[in-house]
Amino acid sequence: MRVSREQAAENRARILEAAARLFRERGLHGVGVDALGEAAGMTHGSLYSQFGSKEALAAEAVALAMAGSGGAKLGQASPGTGALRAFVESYLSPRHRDAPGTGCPFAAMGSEVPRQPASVRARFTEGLRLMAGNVAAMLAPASATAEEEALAVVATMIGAMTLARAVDDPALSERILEAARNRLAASLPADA
Amino acid sequence: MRVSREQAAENRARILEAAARLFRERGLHGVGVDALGEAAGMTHGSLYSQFGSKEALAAEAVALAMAGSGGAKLGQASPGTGALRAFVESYLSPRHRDAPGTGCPFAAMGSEVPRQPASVRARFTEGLRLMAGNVAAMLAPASATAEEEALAVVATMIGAMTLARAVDDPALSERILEAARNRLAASLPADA
DNA sequence: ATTATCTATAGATCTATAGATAATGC
DNA sequence: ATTATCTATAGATCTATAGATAATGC
Repeated sequence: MRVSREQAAENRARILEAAARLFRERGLHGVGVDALGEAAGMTHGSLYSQFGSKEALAAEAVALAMAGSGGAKLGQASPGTGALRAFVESYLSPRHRDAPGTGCPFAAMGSEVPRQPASVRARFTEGLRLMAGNVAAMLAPASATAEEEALAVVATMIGAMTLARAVDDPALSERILEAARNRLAASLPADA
Repeated sequence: MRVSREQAAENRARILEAAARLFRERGLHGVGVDALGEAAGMTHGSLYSQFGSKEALAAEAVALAMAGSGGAKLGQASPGTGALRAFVESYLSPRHRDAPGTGCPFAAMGSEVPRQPASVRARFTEGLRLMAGNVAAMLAPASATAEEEALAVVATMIGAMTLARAVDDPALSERILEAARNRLAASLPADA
């Protein structure tokens, strides 16, 4: 049964939303096309009509997840308003740790990325550039060292969240987040 | 055909060596028991004789990978000899980035760990405790803040390596490693 | 007698495609 | 006429197990 052009576009968006969440919750390799279709209320055959392959769907879902992350939204804030500090605190929170499906794609899928097809890796790389660029802009606009500092800040955040989710001891998980928060708070400008 | 007790122990060790490498190269979810058996020169049926399940094999393989990593070996060095700085430089090198099969298990599989069974997560947690403890011991023996500093250092290292392997642009990959190296070099004691 | 290994297979799951269906959009 | 969706299925792969084989170790 065919649906309206409008309905098809809605279905496509619903598939991507579900995929962006499921891939972060279960990993890129841990979700099959049947689960993706079911989560969007369709059969997996429809996914192939809409996207042609799991790879193409994954690339779009990663792009969507990246665009909706806090690192991308940071670009809308103004320097000198403490927005970077707020972002770091939010990123390194238990709330973020316990909600991987709506959180940072790198923390959720980072170690799977090197084994992904080129189209998927490209979306991750694009997302990292945007996030690091936004952090750099909050540190010191147009500074030569800001880019390098931003990359180190982002690496610390993503590494800490990956570890905080990996360990099976809640107390250790909290200490990892706290250690990263303290380290970054000490190194960032007061109004960043 | 049965083999000697000695030969069986050798076979077991060979399976674990192959598994420790393959899991890091392809991910815990990306290697099947058939590939593990073949890499060790056996059929997959033998793996079930030796380990009982893929999970049990994975737990032992992760423990082996952790024990052989630089973070575990750091425990043999003496504080004040620059061993920590040397470890950080080695960890954040292109050589390490380009050899995931023999490198840090967290950088290779970190984002898969939250979805692993308890026995596997336990081995990862144990490995992280050892690594962070060794780093703390090199920073300041028996210091209250050393543990926290060590966790931040380790998070930065693992996050940077994860990102350096994820991105598809070699120049960006180098800048990530360099940013983490510079950041850590500036924050570590001169003789650590 | 024990047991490490192999053979064969079960049953589930995975990606993908071919062809039918039926409503849309011209 | 076009096309979004569904049904059915192919072919591969995955984890696991049952039972046979044959050499070891008592």
